[in-house]
Amino acid sequence: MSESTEKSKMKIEEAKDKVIGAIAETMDLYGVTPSAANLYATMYFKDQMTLDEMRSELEMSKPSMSTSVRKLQEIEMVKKTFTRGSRKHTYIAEKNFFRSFMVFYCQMWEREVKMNMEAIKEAQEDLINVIKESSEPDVVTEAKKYYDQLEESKTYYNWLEDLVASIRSGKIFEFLPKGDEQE
Amino acid sequence: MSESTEKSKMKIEEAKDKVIGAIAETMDLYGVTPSAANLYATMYFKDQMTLDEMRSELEMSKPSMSTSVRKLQEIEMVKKTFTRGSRKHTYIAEKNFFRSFMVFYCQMWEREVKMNMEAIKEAQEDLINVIKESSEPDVVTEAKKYYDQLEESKTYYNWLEDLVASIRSGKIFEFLPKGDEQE
DNA sequence: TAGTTTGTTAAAAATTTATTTAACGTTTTT
DNA sequence: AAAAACGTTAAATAAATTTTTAACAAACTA
Repeated sequence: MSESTEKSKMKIEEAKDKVIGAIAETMDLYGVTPSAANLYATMYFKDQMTLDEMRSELEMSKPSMSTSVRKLQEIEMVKKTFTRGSRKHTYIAEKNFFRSFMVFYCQMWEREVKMNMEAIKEAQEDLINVIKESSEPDVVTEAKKYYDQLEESKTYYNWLEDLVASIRSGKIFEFLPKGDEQE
Repeated sequence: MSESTEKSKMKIEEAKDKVIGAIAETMDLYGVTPSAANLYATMYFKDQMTLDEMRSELEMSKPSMSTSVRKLQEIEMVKKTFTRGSRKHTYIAEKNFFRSFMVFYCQMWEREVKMNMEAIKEAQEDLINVIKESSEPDVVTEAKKYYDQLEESKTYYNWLEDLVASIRSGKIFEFLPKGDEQE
């Protein structure tokens, strides 16, 4: 191989590494460990990878790669693929950032809505009982205050649910188009 | 104080605690520590708090409260207020979840866009140089492939920036109204 | 000016999280 | 059927984060 070809290859690697670094660094937002972030970013430039390839590429242990890959599968940033002829499992990175965005945030926001709405519901029931049962005006006033505060907050959770729905259905892209061309 | 009033007060605390627990638990999404999450959730039901009140309420050290409060101020979930007559700093929690949502996600997404767009720009420059300089067809093809992949990904980052803009401007609420009544 | 009060910074301790090594179970190959 | 390959689980280690204690600096009080 010629000297300049060697150099070009290195430049390509350098270019990729810049992007890999940036992706990995911003992936803390997705709640993954630095190694899972590095793994995803690395896979972003690969067609597919096996656990052993990941291990040698990132110079980490196999269980570590196994854990990272599972976490990435959970948020659907990595999928298992069938490769005929190979006993090794092969994985591919989701390269469409729109899909990653949708899956991740919808998952998280839904969890937030579910968890908080349930708590609010229970709390409001308790507060209503206090309002009904108590004869002490100050206590009733306080219970009402909190009840109203919780009622008010439901507006937000309902909105968040609507947001999730509009992302899932793709309706949001009618409001905010993806760009010059279609998907 | 009567026995039943005592009981009612406990019920109110119980109701609040349910919501406090739920809010705190889902706040990992906002990248804060569990104590900062607990602190915010506690403050959500308070008018205002001083560091000493936080310390006694959460039974934690003052520096810990100081750190948590600073973190919460960073993402604008807590603001400092002026209380005349008191030397102690007083803080209030942002109780409008819409505002918290806007500030937090816009901040995060903008960081993501900025960081990745910069890396992409640099990487694409490198790749163009390879394409121009290299005489090895395979290398050129590879460089082109990555260049196109990066170009494609810009669509997403542009969209994310549009999303941020529509949240900041409030335009998103034309598409997804906040609920029955106005803000 | 000396003594408090208040909040922060710095160093140390404690806790949690991430990673590795070792062991295991399953499947495949010979 | 024995050996090898592959992936996961479990226990141990390492690393990072969080929290505390202690020391400090600034602002106020007497």
